[in-house]
Amino acid sequence: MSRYTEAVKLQRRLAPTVVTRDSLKSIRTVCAVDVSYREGLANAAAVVMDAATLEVLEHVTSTTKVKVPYVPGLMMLREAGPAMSALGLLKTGFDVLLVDGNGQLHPRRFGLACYLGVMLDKPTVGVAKSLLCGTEKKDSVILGGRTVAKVISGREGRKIFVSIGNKISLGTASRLASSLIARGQWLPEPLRLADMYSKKRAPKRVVPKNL
DNA sequence: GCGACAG
DNA sequence: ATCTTGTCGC
Repeated sequence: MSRYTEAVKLQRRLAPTVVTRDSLKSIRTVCAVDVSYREGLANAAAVVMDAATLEVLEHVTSTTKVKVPYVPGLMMLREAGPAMSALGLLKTGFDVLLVDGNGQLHPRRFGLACYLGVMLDKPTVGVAKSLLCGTEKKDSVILGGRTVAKVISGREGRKIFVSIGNKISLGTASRLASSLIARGQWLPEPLRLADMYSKKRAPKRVVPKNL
């Protein structure tokens, strides 16, 4: 049995274990992870920020060898390892994790954000920059007759698709993602910074939304 | 069978 | 995701 078939079975088995209710008392700190690739290496970055002030509390990076090719629907196989190794380097705790990829907005309702959320047993939110599957209806994405994601539109037709990863409701996830988008930005600040750090770029300061 | 397909 | 400089435009 191929590694892919096993992964699909794992997704089908774990999908029903995702908690879609809010199970957090307050959201003070938010973490984000992203992985970029170069020369056969996976560079992962994790950033922890204060959800209210967008102050960076800690950021780390880790480099590992790429072990699996990218296959739509099975991105977890390629990115979970690198992401976990970066998260393991953090000394600072966090209330919610934002993931660059989908949660329940997935063919089997179990994307990378769900996988990380179930493994860590923590609240996670999936944020994708393009639509993997499903149909857009107003500001929602319908899949199998269910609303699995919220669409947040920015300037120039740019959109992000927010879905549940684990231990959070879609409404809370969507509102959180919105509140973390700084003025003039497309992505929630934690993810924007994680993306830059993973590419070893120097992130420039930005103007918080409430100013 | 054909096309679509997170990063 | 990555390969890649300058360039058009708000």
